[in-house]
Amino acid sequence: MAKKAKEAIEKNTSTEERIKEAARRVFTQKGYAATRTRDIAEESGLNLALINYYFRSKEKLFDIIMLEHLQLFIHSIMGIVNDESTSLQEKIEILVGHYIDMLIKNPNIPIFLLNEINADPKKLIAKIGIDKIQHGHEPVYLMKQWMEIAATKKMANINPIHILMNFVALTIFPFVGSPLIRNRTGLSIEAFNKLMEERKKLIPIWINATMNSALYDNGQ
Amino acid sequence: MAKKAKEAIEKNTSTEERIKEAARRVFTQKGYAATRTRDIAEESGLNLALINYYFRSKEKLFDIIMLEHLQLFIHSIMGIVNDESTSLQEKIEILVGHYIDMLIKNPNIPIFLLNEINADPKKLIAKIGIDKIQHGHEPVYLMKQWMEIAATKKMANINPIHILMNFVALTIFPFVGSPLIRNRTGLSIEAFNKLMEERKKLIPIWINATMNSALYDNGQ
DNA sequence: GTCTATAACCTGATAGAC
DNA sequence: GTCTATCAGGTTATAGAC
Repeated sequence: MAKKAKEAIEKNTSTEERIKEAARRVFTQKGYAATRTRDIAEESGLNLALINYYFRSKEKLFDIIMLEHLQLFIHSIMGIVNDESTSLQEKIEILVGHYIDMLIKNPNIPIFLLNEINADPKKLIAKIGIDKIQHGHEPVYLMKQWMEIAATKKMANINPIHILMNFVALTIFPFVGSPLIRNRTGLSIEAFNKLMEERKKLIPIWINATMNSALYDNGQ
Repeated sequence: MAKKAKEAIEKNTSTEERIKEAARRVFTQKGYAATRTRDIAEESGLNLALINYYFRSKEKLFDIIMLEHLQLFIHSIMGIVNDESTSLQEKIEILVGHYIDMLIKNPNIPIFLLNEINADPKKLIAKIGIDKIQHGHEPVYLMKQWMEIAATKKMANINPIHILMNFVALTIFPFVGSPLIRNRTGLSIEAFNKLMEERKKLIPIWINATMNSALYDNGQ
């Protein structure tokens, strides 16, 4: 026990953590159904039985990974969207930067999450419980700012959900489609990531452009 | 044999076709790994053994469905993108309309395709062969028009791949994220589809706005 | 062509030695 | 805590009756 704890501190990789890291990689890459507990054992360099020893079942281990990923998406931005000292435009810039940095590090989390949610939407809500990925129900300051801007720009004729969809689509979709994009264009990972870095500046400009364009173009 | 053929013509559903239809539904919804041949048999109302009788294996049946879906995405637009009588702006409008109509009918094809491609990118290219989803290598007329526009608008400072990504992202992403979006917003399927119908008009406007915005905003 | 029964294999989980 | 061996249940695919 003492030896184990020491090793864990030194290498920062207890057996439990090594399994979780392996599970993160394999689940995220192949999805729940296509992942065998044997794959995780192999990836971790440990034994099959240890997975059940530490996590009781494949499903319980999966739930832990899933929750982590959801929190990575939600929790990490709470400080940003509730910051009363930044403007809406600044928030958009910061959020795009934050997400693109995270996605360059973890490019296949979005497709993993979207696919698992799609496979069984109810399951996640029932099992994980929305309360675990949400900081209570305090109103988000970003929303307040958004509504103000929308009112002054007379964007009432366009559903704000469109702008939110566009923000998420422009930021996340390239990563979701990355294998296809890279295959069709012949882009290396480095070249692809360079494009994503460019988008940190471009997306806020585009979001702004779409918000303004709706002002006059949509009244035809 | 004669009876079977007659029935197939009358009801347009031979046993083989009934299996394919069931497989389309189940594979598209749950993905390859999570689908059991029993699910397909059940969904088709037929016997388990018939799947292997007609298609030899689960994998071969899957490949057929997969190829169909890929072709649905690629083949169906060849007439549009190579039409020399329409402008680039018109093509964008037609393409957005075409895809949104198709996606309202088949909302979970994109997440299915993207997930399977992500699970094993090499497999698809090796197995399906890119030649089967591409009409040879004739240059696409849309590309020619695009390059002309890009040159006149002096968009040389922005990689055209961004605009292509934006087009695909704005059109397809809402469907990929639909379960999550609908869960968070409480939108019914009908309300969601109504939003998508709105996007048929909005996306071409937005694409135009982003192309123009890059002209002056990106030079800072 | 279609069905039932079953073979052959795979996967998650556990028992028990160390 | 960690490993090997194995069980129990489920899955694909096929054999053989009709």
